[in-house]
Amino acid sequence: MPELPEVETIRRGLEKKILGKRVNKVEINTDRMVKEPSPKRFKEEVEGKKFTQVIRRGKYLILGLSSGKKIVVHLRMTGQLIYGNKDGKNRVSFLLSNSKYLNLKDSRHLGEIRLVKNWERISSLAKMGMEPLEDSFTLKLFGGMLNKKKAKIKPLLMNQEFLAGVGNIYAQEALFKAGIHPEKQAYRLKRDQMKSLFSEIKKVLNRAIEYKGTSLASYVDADGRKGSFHSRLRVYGRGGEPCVKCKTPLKFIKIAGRGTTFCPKCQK
DNA sequence: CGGGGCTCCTGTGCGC
DNA sequence: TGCGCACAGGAGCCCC
Repeated sequence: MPELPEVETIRRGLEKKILGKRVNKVEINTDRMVKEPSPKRFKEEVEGKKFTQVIRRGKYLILGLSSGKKIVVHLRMTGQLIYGNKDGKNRVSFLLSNSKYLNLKDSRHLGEIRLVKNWERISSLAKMGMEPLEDSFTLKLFGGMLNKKKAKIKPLLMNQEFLAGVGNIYAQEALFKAGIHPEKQAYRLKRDQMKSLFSEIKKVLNRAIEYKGTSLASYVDADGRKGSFHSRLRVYGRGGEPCVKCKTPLKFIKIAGRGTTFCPKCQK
């Protein structure tokens, strides 16, 4: 479900709502989503602590607690983290000191939640690539990264060890904007294509954050509201429709098992 | 190293 | 209308 812009939108919402609030009670209804420690210890160690920070790294949310430990959440495909009232379908819910709830929902329960001392040591986070919206992510670095890779550009962009937070929607959108074929091998990109892709990645992610994310099926922000970037999508979910630039029907193919839509004329 | 296939799950939408 | 199948925004694993 959520990629960087959706997770960032949730982060911003949560920061306003839960910072400084204490967790009075934790209720765990789906044990398997709590990866560490045991559900029992998770509950014991979180109850009574205050939320002190809300960080995003890639598609992960990291909720700092007054004990120094962090709750680390990955929403995967259908996870939602919503601040509000109690309702029946929560995998995990936190009753806060103001009598509101922070509810983790997830119809497919592929999501993960854990309590750790050092989030940087979780292996997927330890290996995670650069944050595309940070100033430290430069064209020079990006070019160097691309030149080392023979992989197809689209799955490469989605590889979290290569770049943090880009998923199936925004990889396709950025490649369309940059006019690059999703199966092009990374090291074969021309200098100007690298430059264009670099700026389109930043642009599409920033724009999607402005629109509070893309809501296709289940994504909602921390207040349970849908994002509106859906209307701005140019290729994702538009297979067969005319390209907005040249009217050629958009093509839908599978690359590394993931659905991919692109314009066969505009993207080379 | 790259990539294909499978897995974890449930919900939805499509074609017959 | 009903049924079965393909597919879904993610990502780890095994295998070649």
